[in-house]
Amino acid sequence: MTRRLAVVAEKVGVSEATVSRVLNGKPGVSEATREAVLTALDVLGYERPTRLRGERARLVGLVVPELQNPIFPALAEVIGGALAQQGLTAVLCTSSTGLASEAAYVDLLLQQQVSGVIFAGGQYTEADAQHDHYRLLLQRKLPTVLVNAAVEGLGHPQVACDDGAAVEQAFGHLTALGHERIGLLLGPPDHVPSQRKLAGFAAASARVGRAVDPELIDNAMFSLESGQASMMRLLEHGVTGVICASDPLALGAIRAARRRGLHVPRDVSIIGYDDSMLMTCVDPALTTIRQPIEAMGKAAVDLLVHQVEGSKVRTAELLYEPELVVRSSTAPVTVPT
Amino acid sequence: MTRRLAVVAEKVGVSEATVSRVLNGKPGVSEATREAVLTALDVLGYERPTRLRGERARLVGLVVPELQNPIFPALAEVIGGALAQQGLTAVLCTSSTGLASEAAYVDLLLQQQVSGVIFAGGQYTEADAQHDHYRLLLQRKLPTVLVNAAVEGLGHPQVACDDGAAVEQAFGHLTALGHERIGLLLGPPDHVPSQRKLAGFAAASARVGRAVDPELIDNAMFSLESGQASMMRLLEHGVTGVICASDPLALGAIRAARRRGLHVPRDVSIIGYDDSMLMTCVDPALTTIRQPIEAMGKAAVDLLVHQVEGSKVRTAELLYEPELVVRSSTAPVTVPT
DNA sequence: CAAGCCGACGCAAGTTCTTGCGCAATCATG
DNA sequence: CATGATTGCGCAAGAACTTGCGTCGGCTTG
Repeated sequence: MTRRLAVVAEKVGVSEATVSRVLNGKPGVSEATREAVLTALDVLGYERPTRLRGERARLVGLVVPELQNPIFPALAEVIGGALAQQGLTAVLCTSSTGLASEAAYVDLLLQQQVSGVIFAGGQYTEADAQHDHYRLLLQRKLPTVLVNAAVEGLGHPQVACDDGAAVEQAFGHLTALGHERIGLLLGPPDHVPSQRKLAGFAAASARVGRAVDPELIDNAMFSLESGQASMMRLLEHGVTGVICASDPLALGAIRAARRRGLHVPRDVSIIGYDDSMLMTCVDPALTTIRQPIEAMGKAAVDLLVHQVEGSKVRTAELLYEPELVVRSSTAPVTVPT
Repeated sequence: MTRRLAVVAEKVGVSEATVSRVLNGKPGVSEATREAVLTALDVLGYERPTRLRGERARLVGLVVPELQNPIFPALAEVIGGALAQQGLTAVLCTSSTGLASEAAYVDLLLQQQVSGVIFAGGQYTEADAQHDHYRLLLQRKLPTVLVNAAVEGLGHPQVACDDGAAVEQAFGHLTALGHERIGLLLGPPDHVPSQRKLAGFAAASARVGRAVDPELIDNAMFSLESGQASMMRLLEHGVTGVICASDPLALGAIRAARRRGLHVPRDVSIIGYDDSMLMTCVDPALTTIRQPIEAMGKAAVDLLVHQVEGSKVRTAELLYEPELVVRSSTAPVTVPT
């Protein structure tokens, strides 16, 4: 073997004991000596133990499923900024890109000794997906925060937008405009935020004394194209207004309506979800439900920082109130002529 | 102390010797046992020695300036995917967010022992910015690739889109539509891609025997709002067509035109740059110049992988050909009535 | 100036990790 | 079925690392 300690000790002119103390961050070594030892380490090409790098750049993993849906870059930017203010640095991991799975990223982040992990949408929102890596994080006591509705029993603090209330608002808006056949375009069936939206939809329907017609509910994936396909089906069932679970889905819905020769909002009203970037620029400007991502992002970072600093935080979900932003993709229902 | 070996050995049911061999990558251990030991190590929360991470999770830093402009998430997604196919994992760093500067990220990435760094827009595109950290990477011989036009003399391989040719195409398109007062809405004056666009603009102007009127050129920052402000000035000088250096700038320009009561494209034609996501959905669908980001991203990853594998790569710039995508934000110039 | 204190460090015992060697199990072969 | 090769692993010696304790020198204090 190489007898690192011995070599370094000789180079610096101290005992092995002193080198050992430096390498382990133990007290009882003068700052000058510590410097000298570390320098010698670098010069001799040895790797410093991770501990000595740790404090310098406190990393936080930020796991998002994709970057196609503009809500994720937006959230990433808010969270990244908030972390930076706390002296933390975000490492953004896109889990559904290519081959790297969420679990693989968690492994990676653990290896990189991150101070914590923030998930913004991911497998914890899907009931049927793997959740083992969330338990691993719990075991390791690594600070973790989940943004957006999660399956139950994961034991991590959560920040989410009140999906149910959001859909109720949207439903109310469409009802006020005279719509009666209101469709709901959701994500996958096991997607918790979608389930909550469905619950909100059912509640709102009940309130106006209407039963939920399952033909007016459709599940899609998360892409615009998938939204377009689902919307085609909804249109066949005569919807005049549709609430979508994301902005890309809403844009897909608009496209589907147009393919069918329908005008938005004259023939069909469409409501998005998230109020992501540029939704004022699309045609027609999208009526959508704004998640307070600024506040949510900051709250997530707060929750994380508290954990990093050692306080226990409640794992109860922090629910944020959404806000309906009315633009031009919704209009009063037209009387069939 | 904790007697890691002993604890792990007991947990797995092997001797300390075997655990030691696993931890040091020594032969003489079956693959199954090796797996078991590593798993136990993770479960018990011990850190794997760097050697064992090296191969498994080869990290590549991916530095982008922001996530607001959709081109960057898009590029990040392409590059991330291409890296994943090579068994590399992207760590996305957003440099202009909050306090973490590009140099700080480079430090960080060096400490994290990344295999390489890909920059996608950043300080190397700005002549007046700090470039020391690029030299540091060169010194350390860390594989590095720059995407997009860079200042000269950095010594790293580069992949870029032919900004000059792009503007010439756009200029040709507007000219063919009868526009004569064509404006150019650029990024900051020291921004190399913008300088190249200006050069292309000048060349195209010369070709049709027109001098460049400096009043028709304006510099903005990178945001939509900034584009809107600059466009206001351009409109005062009577432009009927404007070529913008990014899609957000173009959307800002559209907004400015509307504020002025002008219709796009009837009164003003506007051309964007990048063809980012959703540009088919905006109003009017944006005529824009598509960068082949798929090809560019893959090329960047190729260049990086070659370096990682030890081959020398040419530092000459790989220039990609852009493609004009004509949609609805450009139209023949209207004869003043 | 003696006395006391304290930080920095080395000594060496103690602990933990590494590795040469050999045994046992498995497998291919004559 | 015996034989030898090969592989996986434990044993235990010893190498490498850690740490309690004591020493030394400098500094403060009475």
